[in-house]
Amino acid sequence: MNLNTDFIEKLRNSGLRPTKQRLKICEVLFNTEKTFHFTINDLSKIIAEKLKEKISLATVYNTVQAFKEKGYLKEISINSDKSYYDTNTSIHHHFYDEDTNQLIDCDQNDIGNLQIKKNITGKKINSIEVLIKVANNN
Amino acid sequence: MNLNTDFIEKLRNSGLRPTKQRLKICEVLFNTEKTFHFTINDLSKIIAEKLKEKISLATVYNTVQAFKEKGYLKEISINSDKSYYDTNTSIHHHFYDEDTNQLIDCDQNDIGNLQIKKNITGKKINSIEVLIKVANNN
DNA sequence: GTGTGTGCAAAAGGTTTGCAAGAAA
DNA sequence: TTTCTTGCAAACCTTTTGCACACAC
Repeated sequence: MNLNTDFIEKLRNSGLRPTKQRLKICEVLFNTEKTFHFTINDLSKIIAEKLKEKISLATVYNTVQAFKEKGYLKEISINSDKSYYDTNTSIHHHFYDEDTNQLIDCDQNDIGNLQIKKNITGKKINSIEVLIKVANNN
Repeated sequence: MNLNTDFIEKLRNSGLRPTKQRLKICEVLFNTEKTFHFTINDLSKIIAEKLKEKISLATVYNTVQAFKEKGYLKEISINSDKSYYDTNTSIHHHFYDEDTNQLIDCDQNDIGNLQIKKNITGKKINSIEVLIKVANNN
């Protein structure tokens, strides 16, 4: 299969050396039909289970950080004890289920037109994130 | 002054005993003209400086948590190493300056109509938060 | 060979917890 | 006197760091 070749190229193109660990992480993150959300801990577990191999936590942190900087991952702003990441890097938003701590994608079209009428002098907008917190009807 | 009486009533009404510490924290948080954003660490420092008195960190955490549950404070969703709180509990949004880590309020009117066209079965929307990340024009 | 990446363990930083002493009801 | 609250220190969890070794080029 030429999957690995793709990943090697992808990494090279962004100035990252295609190491064994990075390729494994690519496989877990990007060799899926659907995009998904994860925490570092999740990712670490998936690597251990799926690949039956352990990658050092420090390396996982480093790699996720690097992938985020290169735009292959997005960090999701939630107030929480941990960071959430998204393999879906297109512009979209999130529902956050406060009962289960689960994240659900919310398409841009599912939200009315967002027009920011205020701006901060000397600053440019980097991102606009909408987080809709939901919970049970109790 | 009847300020303290107000706070005592406020606390009693929500089932919280009006202890010395909680009243002090009320004074710092709610006896101001303008609303503001803070971290637990900020709050702890303000208490120490303004009131020349130290309240245990555990108590500050407990109290902020309690005030949040009672709706006197809002937690702001930012991906960051620490939690940010807002004494402005009305519906509004935020700019987050990634260079300085500062938060700036963004009025509801400064954002176009938000209509959530998707909903999660069996769940009700608790809040909608918009976070606009800004940075220097480099 | 040079520079980058990895892995381990230790450290750091924010937050929570257990428990005994203290204050409010 | 019963229940809630406080404060301290220890514990906890996520994330970062320092450094030696290994790997990519």
